[in-house]
Amino acid sequence: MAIKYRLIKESRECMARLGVVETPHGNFETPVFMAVGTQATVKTLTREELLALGAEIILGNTYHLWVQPGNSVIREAGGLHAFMNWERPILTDSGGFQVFSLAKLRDIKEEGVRFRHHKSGARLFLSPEKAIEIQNDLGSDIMMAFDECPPYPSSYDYLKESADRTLRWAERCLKAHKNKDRQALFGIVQGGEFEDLRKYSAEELVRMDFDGYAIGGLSVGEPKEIQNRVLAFTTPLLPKNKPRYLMGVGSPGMILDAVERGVDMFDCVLPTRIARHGTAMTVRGRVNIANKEFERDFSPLDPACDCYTCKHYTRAYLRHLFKAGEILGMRLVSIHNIRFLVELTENIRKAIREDRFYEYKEKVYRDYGLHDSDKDF
RNA sequence: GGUGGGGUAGCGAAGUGGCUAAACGCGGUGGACUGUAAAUCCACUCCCUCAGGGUUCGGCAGUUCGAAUCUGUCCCCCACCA
Repeated sequence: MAIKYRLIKESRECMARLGVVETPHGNFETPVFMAVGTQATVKTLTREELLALGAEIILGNTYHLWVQPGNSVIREAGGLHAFMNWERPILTDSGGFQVFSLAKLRDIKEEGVRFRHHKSGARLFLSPEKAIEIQNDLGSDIMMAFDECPPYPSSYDYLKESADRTLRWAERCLKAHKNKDRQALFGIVQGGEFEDLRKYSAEELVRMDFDGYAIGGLSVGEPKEIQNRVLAFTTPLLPKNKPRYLMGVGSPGMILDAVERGVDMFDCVLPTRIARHGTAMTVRGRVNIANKEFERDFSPLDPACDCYTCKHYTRAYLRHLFKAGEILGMRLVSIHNIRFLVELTENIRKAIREDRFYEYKEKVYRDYGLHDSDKDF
């Protein structure tokens, strides 16, 4: 087995749990937030900056790296770790999300998915076997099964058909996987908002015995209550001795809600994307740092934060960088936002260890001025 | 002093009789972003207010049912020539 999950502690208050995932490139503690580095880079940041802010595991993407520079280039470089100079764990997504996000450019068939390259328009074909082959070349510590991420809302019939196909694809992924001692493979539970479909999907995947299980098809525009409801009835279907990964979630409120319901791993482009667009996550909620109110605000972005940006620069300076279109602004806020979520998970782990998860969750909600009904955070 | 070109919203720049409160770009002000087609996208940006109304296209005076657009005159800017 390429990875091993050690359950350290289960919360006495809820389904939250503390664990360690051991991988060929080192261990990481869970719950964990993983920064997204789609194209073999967490956009704008260097390895040193990621290490300094406490990133333990990052993502790469099968579709993007296949298309550019090509998986053979990365294989020749010695794998993705060597290619991008990141010696810690890497998880690669399978291209399943592109089945969703490139909806206008693709066609789903049983055999696989036809894409038009989002830049060149070239015809491409991605299948479970191909996605595994590419990920084998990338050499990630954790590979994801090739799935379909259906949009919200979708009909019951379509979700059933899609979840069924994703199960057949999961089986094919397992069969195609040739590097089982070096790379783990996670299955992805689908089924939309429907309990019977999620149950069916989860049970079939568990029967196939993956190294870990992801919950997919969430955070695609559904109300927060649906997401929480799906998590509440899905995580109990997953084995306790394997990690559980909620794909695509990265707002503080949603992470807390999901940890409470037994999720261990998260990834999201949110912190880095909104950073490049001038929005910072702070203890008091989101801050659009380019706003005029910060023109002469010479205090740190987030006084409570220990990141490089908050220790060295002011809000007025960050606003100036964004107004002037300077790249450094995007970098500094990206550092802060990732650090913010990494620190959140550090605090969550501490809270679980001390059996005061709810106390911590309520504090975060209160400081943000959030309520359970809020769509965001 | 002469000849030619020109003065349109914060800036640049279209528009040369009614469809024009006036394209478009920049700038400005907000907002969005959740397994990255994203240093992107959306909204507003003459004034007052929700629908509606009120003032505009260097100034003034005209022509016309109607003028940013035509005429006269004045002011200013640019280029070249003396």
